[in-house]
Amino acid sequence: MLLDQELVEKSEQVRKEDPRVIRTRQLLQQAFSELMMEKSFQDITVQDIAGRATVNRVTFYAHFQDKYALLAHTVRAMIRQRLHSQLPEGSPYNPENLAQLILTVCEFLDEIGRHCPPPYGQLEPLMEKQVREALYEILHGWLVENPTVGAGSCPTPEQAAMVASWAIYGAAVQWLQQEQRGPAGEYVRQVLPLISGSLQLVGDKKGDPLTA
Amino acid sequence: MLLDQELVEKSEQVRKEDPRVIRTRQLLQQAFSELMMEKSFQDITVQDIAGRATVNRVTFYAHFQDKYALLAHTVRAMIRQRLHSQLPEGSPYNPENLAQLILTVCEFLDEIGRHCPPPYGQLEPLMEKQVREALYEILHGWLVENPTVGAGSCPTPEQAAMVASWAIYGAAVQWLQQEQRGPAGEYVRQVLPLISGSLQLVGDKKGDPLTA
DNA sequence: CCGGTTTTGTCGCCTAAACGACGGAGGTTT
DNA sequence: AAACCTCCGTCGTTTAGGCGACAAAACCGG
Repeated sequence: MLLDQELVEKSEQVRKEDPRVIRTRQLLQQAFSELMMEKSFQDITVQDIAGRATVNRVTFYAHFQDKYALLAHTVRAMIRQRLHSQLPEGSPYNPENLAQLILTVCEFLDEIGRHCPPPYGQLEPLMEKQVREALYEILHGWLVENPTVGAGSCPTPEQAAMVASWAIYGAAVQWLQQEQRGPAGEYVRQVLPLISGSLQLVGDKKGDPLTA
Repeated sequence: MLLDQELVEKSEQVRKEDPRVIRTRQLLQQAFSELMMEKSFQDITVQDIAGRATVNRVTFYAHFQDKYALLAHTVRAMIRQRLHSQLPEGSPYNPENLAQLILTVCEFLDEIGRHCPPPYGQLEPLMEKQVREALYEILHGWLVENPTVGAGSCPTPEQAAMVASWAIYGAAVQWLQQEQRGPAGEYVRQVLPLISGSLQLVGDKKGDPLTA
């Protein structure tokens, strides 16, 4: 009822994105991931993507530098969505959640390998970067939440999150490379201590139930 | 190679629809049919539809008079799509295809009844009209294809198609109203002669294998 | 009955997307 | 080589869609 909001904060820097932009990006992303299950990346043209997305080819370039940029964006969105759907909003750091994190990465990479026809060419590094950065976001979130004691020689949350994100990705790659791999869940339990070690050095030295 | 197409027939009356228009209509239609499975028609607001379709409310009015018009358009599109997917492109008139036609209508109406929460209020007449007209299109197509002999007292294809379209819809309603109805396929076989009668009077009096 | 709320249509201004066109960079075929 | 594809990336113009705002209607509880 109070109509006092005449002061429109319209030029608020970010200005709230146009819904068309959001929809278009979503359509491009969706079209691209569909195509990635049908053709190899090199065989996908910008026109293919735009056409499938019911979007003009020029519009594609308004959103992404090229198809590599779209690949990065798509992978990032997918892994982010999976991680956040597995780990309930604002879930804290504990061994189970960490295990779930690793498991999710394993399953994600596995699915990509099973659904997307090779050759991948130079794509792995690109996708890898997205996954690692998404991991870093979550790990870092966990670490700064923790009441850090911050002794002089303690690693910073940034350092720990960085190391752990690489470690987790490495673990997933190792699992994928195994000739005949067992269930991912089992594997995760094996390597979990290797990774949780690099996190527990940060903060919480006393009374942590996890180390007990 | 031949670049002689400098004469752009751009102002060709219809001018080929803008892809945005097609997409927007599709989105609205999709959003609407989703909502129809969740709420009763009266409880659906234009904002609901537009929001679900990721489209502005004003844009809705650029395409449809009101939600009743969208209902009509959606029903029409759905029944058309079903009919054409069941009857392979350009299939001719014969008893089997006619039976398939009736069957499709029965199943379609049945699905609507099972998926869309009542009350329907004044909606049936609206939907009915769309279904009948779609039927008429197909029936009329069949009849004008046939090599018509066209005796003086013979009904015209228009007359026959009109009568048959009403008859088919009536048959479907009758099936739906039955307290405990058997399989639609069986029912269709029972009423088929009632309907095919009104079609065979048009044209093809000699040598028609169907009447033999 | 009457205020308050929600929904409905409609307006004008601005922005994202569609389009045709272009030149240029590979890659085939002849 | 030259002719010919296809795909790329970018330009200027036109158009559909997003948005705030508005009055009129429909709705609703007091």
